[in-house]
Amino acid sequence: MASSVRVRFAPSPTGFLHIGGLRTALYNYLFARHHGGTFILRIEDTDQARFVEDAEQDIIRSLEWSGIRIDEGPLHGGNYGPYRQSERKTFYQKAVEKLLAEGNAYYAFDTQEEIEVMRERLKASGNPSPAYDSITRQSMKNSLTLPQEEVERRLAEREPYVIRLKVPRRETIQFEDLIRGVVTFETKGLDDQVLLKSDGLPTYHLANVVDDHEMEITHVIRGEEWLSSAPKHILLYQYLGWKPPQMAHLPLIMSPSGGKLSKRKAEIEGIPVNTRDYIDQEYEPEALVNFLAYLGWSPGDDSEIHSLDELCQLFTLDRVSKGGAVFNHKKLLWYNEHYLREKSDDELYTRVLGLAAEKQIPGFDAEVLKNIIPLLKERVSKADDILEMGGFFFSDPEHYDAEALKKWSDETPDLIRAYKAAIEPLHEAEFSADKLKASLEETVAAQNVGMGKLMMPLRVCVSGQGFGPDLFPSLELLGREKVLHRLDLALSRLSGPGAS
RNA sequence: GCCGCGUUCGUCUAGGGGUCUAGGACGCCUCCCUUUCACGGAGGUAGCACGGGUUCGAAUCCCGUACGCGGUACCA
Repeated sequence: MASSVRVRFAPSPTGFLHIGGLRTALYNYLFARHHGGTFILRIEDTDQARFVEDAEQDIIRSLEWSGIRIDEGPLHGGNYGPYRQSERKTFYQKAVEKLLAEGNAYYAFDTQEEIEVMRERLKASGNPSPAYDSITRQSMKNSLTLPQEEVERRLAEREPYVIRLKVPRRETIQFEDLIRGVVTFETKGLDDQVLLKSDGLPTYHLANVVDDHEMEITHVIRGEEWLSSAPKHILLYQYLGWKPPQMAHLPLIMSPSGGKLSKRKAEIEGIPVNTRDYIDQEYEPEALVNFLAYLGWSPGDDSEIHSLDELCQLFTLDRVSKGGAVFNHKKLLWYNEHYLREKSDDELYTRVLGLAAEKQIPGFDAEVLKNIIPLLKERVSKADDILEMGGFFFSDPEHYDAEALKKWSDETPDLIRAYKAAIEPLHEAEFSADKLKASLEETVAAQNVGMGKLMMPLRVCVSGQGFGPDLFPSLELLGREKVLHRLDLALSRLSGPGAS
């Protein structure tokens, strides 16, 4: 191969890493690995107003948690640094000088207010989306309209200015997107994009093009929200005399209610939106990765489960779909359950033990936890559910699930009492699942009722819930004393006149 | 509004002119297993946005319409 693949994930450090950002990173990573290429992290910190101090760290941690290994980046070294845009100003300056010298960019001195006035004026005369473009720039204050001396005077007096791209009036820009095919734009629809802001920092468009070129990026794989600005980038490559990289614009991840999965929408719909949330909520990284990979891509066969390594093998851009993909939380949970069950009891025990320490579980006992892991692993969605569902192993139930109590009838208390009488004579050592089950069978036979009449109420008395781990092993684990106590407790709470 | 992109079961998708009476997965429903809760297993439910072409033949190609989404900032 003439030149090896180099791709980058280029987030802005404006907050926690968004789940959509993680998928973009993942696709870049899979593509790089598939081709034996290089995966680069570049921090696009050109917006000082939105800069968040800890964001970079969160991004890196989130990627690491997901299993994505960074080959080059601010903390990972590489021969194309620095990897933060705020540290690359000279590159941008050089590019701007060339654009200026060749008449493809110009100084603009208009204040925000003046631009606003222009927009209002144009709106009033029927232009719904006024832009600073090849037409309107003629009536603004810039190096195209001002006399040379005045431009120099303003610059000498350090008047604030921006550098704008001089977009040609009538040109057709075409490029081939690896996912969408040929995309065509007319330059008349483009505005004279600001390239260098008055604070001296570049905008995304300039920085992106310059860095992708300097870092020898071969493929730009990014979200569809960038498709509309791609022609501006093509123009820049052209003016700078550079060969543009291949482009691939990914379909967006959508909210179940429609529209881009924004922080706000996701919160309303109960979908965690930051990778951080998934880490904190004890999701399995393999599950998130597998799920995200399939959100907008598929290998083309009927397979659903793949490790990160397998995904690297399978991933190709031509199998990425074009339409937006709605985030399906239940499917994620399904993936999570799958990977959870693949974990060994020991590994889970260690994980959940750590969690329990943070959560302050009343009556917590590590030995008990160890015993209940195998009982609960098969019936929870997430690792931390184990503590929730198994909470009754540590302390008496506080209340009884209303749904489960629907099966509670007038004869239930007597059945419970009968069962209690049957197991009370058992010694602690005899308090085994087998014996407890046998006792229950005898009890229902003697009372001439079905087993179900007793099992569910028993479960409720002991755990407060209508669902949960296998009943008899649970009773055994709980032990004689606690079981008898809880039966009494439930009887007094549920069979009295004020029972609920 | 304008520009761009998109549209196969509720959702993620397979499908790239005949093999599609459209396949898989999640969800949901039923049954089996379990006289419990689950896991697991077996079934079922449900879809080519619409209208025109092209063609012997269209989910697949073309055009239009509708709808959705993105962009339209000195934010990325």
